[in-house]
Amino acid sequence: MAGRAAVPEVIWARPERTGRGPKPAFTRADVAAAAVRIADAQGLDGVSMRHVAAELGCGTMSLYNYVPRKEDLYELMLDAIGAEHEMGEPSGDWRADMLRNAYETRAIMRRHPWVPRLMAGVYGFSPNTLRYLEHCLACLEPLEVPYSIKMELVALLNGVVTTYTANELATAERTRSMPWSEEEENAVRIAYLGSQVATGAYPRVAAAFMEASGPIDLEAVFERALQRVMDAFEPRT
Amino acid sequence: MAGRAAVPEVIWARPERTGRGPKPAFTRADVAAAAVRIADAQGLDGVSMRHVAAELGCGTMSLYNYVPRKEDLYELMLDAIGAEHEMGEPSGDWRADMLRNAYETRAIMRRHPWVPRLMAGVYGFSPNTLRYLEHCLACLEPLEVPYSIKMELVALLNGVVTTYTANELATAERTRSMPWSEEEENAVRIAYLGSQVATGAYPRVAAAFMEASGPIDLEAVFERALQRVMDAFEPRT
DNA sequence: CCTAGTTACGTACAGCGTACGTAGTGCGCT
DNA sequence: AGCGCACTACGTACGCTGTACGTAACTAGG
Repeated sequence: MAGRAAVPEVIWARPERTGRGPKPAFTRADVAAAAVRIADAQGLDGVSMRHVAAELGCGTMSLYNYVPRKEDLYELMLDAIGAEHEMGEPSGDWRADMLRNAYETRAIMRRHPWVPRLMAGVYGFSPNTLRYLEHCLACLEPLEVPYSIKMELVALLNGVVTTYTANELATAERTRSMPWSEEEENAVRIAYLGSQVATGAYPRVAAAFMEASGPIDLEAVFERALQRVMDAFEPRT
Repeated sequence: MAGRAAVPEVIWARPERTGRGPKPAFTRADVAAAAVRIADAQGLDGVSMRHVAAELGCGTMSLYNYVPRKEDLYELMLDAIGAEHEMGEPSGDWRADMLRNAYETRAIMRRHPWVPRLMAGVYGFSPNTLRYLEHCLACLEPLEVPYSIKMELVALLNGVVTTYTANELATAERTRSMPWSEEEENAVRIAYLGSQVATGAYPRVAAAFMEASGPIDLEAVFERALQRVMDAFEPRT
C-alpha cells in the first residue's frame, strides 16, 4: 500500500493480513484497545496518532499500516465498544429485553464518555454494530410487526439513548481539559440561565422552572422516554 | 482581558462592549455570520481561527477579543443557527405546530450540515436556544400536562430530529474533504454490508433487507417517528 | 487631563495528520 | 531454489492548527 487510496474504502473490507511480508506486530484489536485506553484515560483529544503509537510501543507512522486514516481509527474504537454489549439469549419479553439493551448502551457510554461525540461524525455498520442489530432483532422476535418497523424502533430507541446520554456526558468530557470542574461549569451555566429567566423574557420557561420543586430525577426521565417510545410501537389492541 | 480566564465562563454572560477602549470593529453577530459562512462553504473543518479572521478581514489574534476560546465560536455559530427558526404565532393545534418545528429544524440542519456534529460536543442554552424553547412551550400550551412533561416532549422530539438528520447528513459532511463522492462512499459501504449479510451470520438482518422491496422512504420514516413520539404524549382518553 | 482597560495584531511554539522515502522481511511463483 | 514483490517499520518533513505573549494605538471614566 504505497499511497493513500483515491477511492472510498471500508476498513472492515480490507483484510487484516494478506500473507506477504513480515507479519504485523499487532492485531487490529490491539490498535483499537490502545486507542480506547487513551480515550478513557485522557479524553478523545488525547487520541492522536503519535499517542496511540506510543501506547502500542511503535513508531508513529507504523500505525498507518493498520489504519489508512485517523477516521478509521475512530471506526475501530466504536466497533471495539460495540463488543461490550452482552447480547444474551432473549427472554421472550421484548420490552424488558430492549430496556435492558438501552440501559446497557447507556452504561457503556458512561464508561466511555467520548462515544457520543464520535457517533455524531461516523456512519456505517461495523462487525459488532451488525451483531448488535441482529441481537436487537432477535429480542424483537415476539413483536408482531414487519421488520421495517422493527428497524425504526431500534433506531428510535438508540437515538433516545444517545441524545439523553450525550447531554449527560457532554460537560464531563469537555471539562476534562479545562482548569475547572464539571460542577463549576454547570453552576456558571445555571446562573446564566437563571439570570435570563429572571428578565421575564421567557415566561413559560420560567414557569417550567418554578414548577420543578427539587432536582430532576434524570433516571426516571430516561426510563419514561424509553417506555413512551416502546408504547408507540405496541400493536393496537 | 490580558490572559485567559481560569474560571468557567459563559460567553453570553460576557458583555459585548464595556465602554472603555476603542470600539470593536465587528459585532458578535458579524463573527458568528463569518464562521457560519465558512462552515457552509467549506465544511466545519474549514472553520479555523485564521480562516474566520481572514473572512472578517482582521488579524487572527484579533478574533480572541470577541471569543475567548474556539469552543465559544462554536456556541456563537449554534446560536446564530437558532435564529433561523420562524417562531410564528402558535395555531392552537400543538401537534401541527410541533411537527412544523421539527421539519423546520431539519431544514435548518440540511442548510447547515455541520450542525449535528457541533451539537454533539456543546451543551447549554444560548439566547436563541432559549427563545426556541419558549416558542415550543407556547406551541404546547393546548396540551394539558405539567411543564416537566412538556420539557420531556420537546427534548425527545429534538433528539429524534437530530439523530435522524445527523444520520442523513453524516456522509455528506464527511465526504466533503475526500476525493470521492458521497454516492461512491455509500455504494462501498452498502457493498460491504451486503457481503456481510450474505455470509448468513446475521439472519434477521438479512430477512429485514429481503423484506424491503424498494428504496426506503426516509421522509415517511421521519414523519412516522415524530407522530409516534407525539402519540406517546397524548393524554389518555 | 491622565491613566487604566481595551482593541489590534505580529511573532512564536507545541502539537497535529500525514506524504514520502528508505530499509528490511518473508511468502508466492517460476 | 531463489528471485521478486508486497508488505512492515519508521525517520523526516511540511503545512496546518489553537493560542500564549508582547507591544502599540486608542478612548472613556475619574
